[in-house]
Amino acid sequence: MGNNEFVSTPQTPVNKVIDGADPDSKALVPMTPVNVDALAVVPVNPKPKRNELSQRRTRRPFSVAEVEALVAAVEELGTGRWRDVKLGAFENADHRTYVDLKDKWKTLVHTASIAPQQRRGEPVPQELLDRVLSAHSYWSMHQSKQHGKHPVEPIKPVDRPDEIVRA
DNA sequence: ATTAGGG
DNA sequence: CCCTAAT
Repeated sequence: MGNNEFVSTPQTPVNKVIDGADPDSKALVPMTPVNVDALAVVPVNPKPKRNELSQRRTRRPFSVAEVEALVAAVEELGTGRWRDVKLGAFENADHRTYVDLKDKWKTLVHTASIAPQQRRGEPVPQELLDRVLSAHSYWSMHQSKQHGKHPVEPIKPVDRPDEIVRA
């Protein structure tokens, strides 16, 4: 959808310019010539920004099940296609936007890097945190070059993250 | 509309 | 979670 919506006002057939330089002008203040057409089209809906009035979304801690889905999705799609991760694993989770998923991955990588004692909320299974770090390092190297128009790539086995190295 | 990172 | 510069 286009975010640039405009509204056009009826064109002025005769007076295209309102000139204040009129000798017979009774204007108290000199008026600079102004082109009416320039004001004919004014942008409406500048940008539905979020002012300090709008309330921010209520917090919604990710469940372990959600983390599992997120990790699985990133393991095969990488960390540069949150749109696809959203569509592929959170299709019907209206409160989870692809930005939310991207943010969650960021916190997960951090969580996996700190001591269990400083983590908060329902503990995330170490097994998942291991996969997070594994996928994180994996996709750090295989920086997918161009984001060509892929129809949600058919998962290439060779591109999947390696299992945790534990001899 | 998405991506990518800092706030 | 939010904000937003770049794409």
